[in-house]
Amino acid sequence: MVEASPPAVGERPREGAGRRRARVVLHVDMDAFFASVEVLDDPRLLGRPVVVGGTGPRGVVAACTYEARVFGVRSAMPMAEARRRCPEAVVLPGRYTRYAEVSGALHLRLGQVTPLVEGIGLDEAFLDVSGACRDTGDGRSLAEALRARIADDLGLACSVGVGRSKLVAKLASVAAKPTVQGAMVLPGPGVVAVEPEEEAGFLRPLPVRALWGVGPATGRRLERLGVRTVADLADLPQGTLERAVGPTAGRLLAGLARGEDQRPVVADRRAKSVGQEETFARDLVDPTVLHRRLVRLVDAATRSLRRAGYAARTVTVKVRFGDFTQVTRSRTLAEPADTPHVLGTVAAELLDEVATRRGVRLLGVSLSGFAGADRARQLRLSLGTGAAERVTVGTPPNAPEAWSAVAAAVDDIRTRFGDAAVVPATLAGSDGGGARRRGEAQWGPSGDGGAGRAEGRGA
DNA sequence: TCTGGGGTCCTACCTCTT
DNA sequence: TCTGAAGAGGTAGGACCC
Repeated sequence: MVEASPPAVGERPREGAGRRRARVVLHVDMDAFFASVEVLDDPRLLGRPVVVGGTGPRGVVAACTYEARVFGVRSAMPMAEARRRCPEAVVLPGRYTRYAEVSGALHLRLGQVTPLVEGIGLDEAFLDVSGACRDTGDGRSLAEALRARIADDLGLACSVGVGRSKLVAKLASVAAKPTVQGAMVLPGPGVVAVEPEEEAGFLRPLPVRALWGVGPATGRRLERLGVRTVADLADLPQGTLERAVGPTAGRLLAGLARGEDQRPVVADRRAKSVGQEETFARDLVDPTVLHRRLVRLVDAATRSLRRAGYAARTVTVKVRFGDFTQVTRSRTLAEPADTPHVLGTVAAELLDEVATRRGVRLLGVSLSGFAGADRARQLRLSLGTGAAERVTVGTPPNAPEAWSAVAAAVDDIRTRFGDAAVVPATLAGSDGGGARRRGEAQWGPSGDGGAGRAEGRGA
């Protein structure tokens, strides 16, 4: 934490004083990111209510322009509800790869400000600019320059919060955003900087739900204690809070309510799990169909795994039923693996442990317990390089090495000829629909049949 | 007409080992 | 040899985030 009498943000450190400077953290958050990219690529949409998300019966809103928010449309809202509230909205299915491309261009610019950039999803990031401030000025002017550069280079608007912690920077960026009042969209300030001495005055009036870690469930629990604002929370005895939400969350929340947040900006956060899941347009019952879907999910998940250079020990299968209840089944292997053959066999056994007769709404596969990249590399090196040559004479056809070589060869072919060039045999020619790509059906099954088409109930 | 997808973290409970 | 405590690791579920 900053010592008493810290130098003001942007002030040069006192010579020989040996004091630590206040940290300066920026939170950059793109405004209505996916929808703004759509408007950027098709200027005819400018000024119109644009909604991006799943277009099928079970789709949800991923993003919408402020013109759509005037009608009460919000992200995570069922698309059917969004259409009802705003019938004139332009509804678009979303283009994950395009957004990822723009996100890459954004992060390139952020990385030119400081190497300490922690990306959160595609459209926001924390930057620790304590060092940059020392050289180029205070946090606010840095934030304003960055915001102008993003607008000039990418043609997109963002909001930037400045504070001495992630908590304050994040909440400041929210305060910097445009707002909707009645039928009007009011432009936000774009940049909000909260100086350390202003923190209490900034935080205390905010609703407690604004704090990181307070979702609907914790919000309800706090409400029962009469806690509605950050000030209420800060004034609550910590013991009462810990009894209500548990000791870990209680300690964390009590600190956040007082503005205490020492979480560092972590530049290279490594994934701890990768997964794929799919909501079906209609609940599936037929075990054969479910297993075919599982093959497709495992194929995609293991591809992400190999691309990241990992091998996984734990396989988790998630099943959500029509009534939204959900079960998970997981198993940890003695040795890490990265092939659809090994991990898919385990996933299939786990699926068999679940009674699916009442209808499955969503099926998912997650891989975790990663061995370091070294272990994955060992698996690879044991096979040599050059996928096509890896199945060497004398390798038993069912040996893990052989399957690993097959997986690597498939990766090579897909890299050269596209995802559809090779599909698991069980999916070939089926209505399972070939290889699944990351970002496909990202916000629910599409409305055109495709990945989420209803299949063989009780066949 | 309800409620996506890809993640992280925490908690409780269980089993196994020491 | 038996028993209980403690810790580690696995499993399942829930809450939360964007």
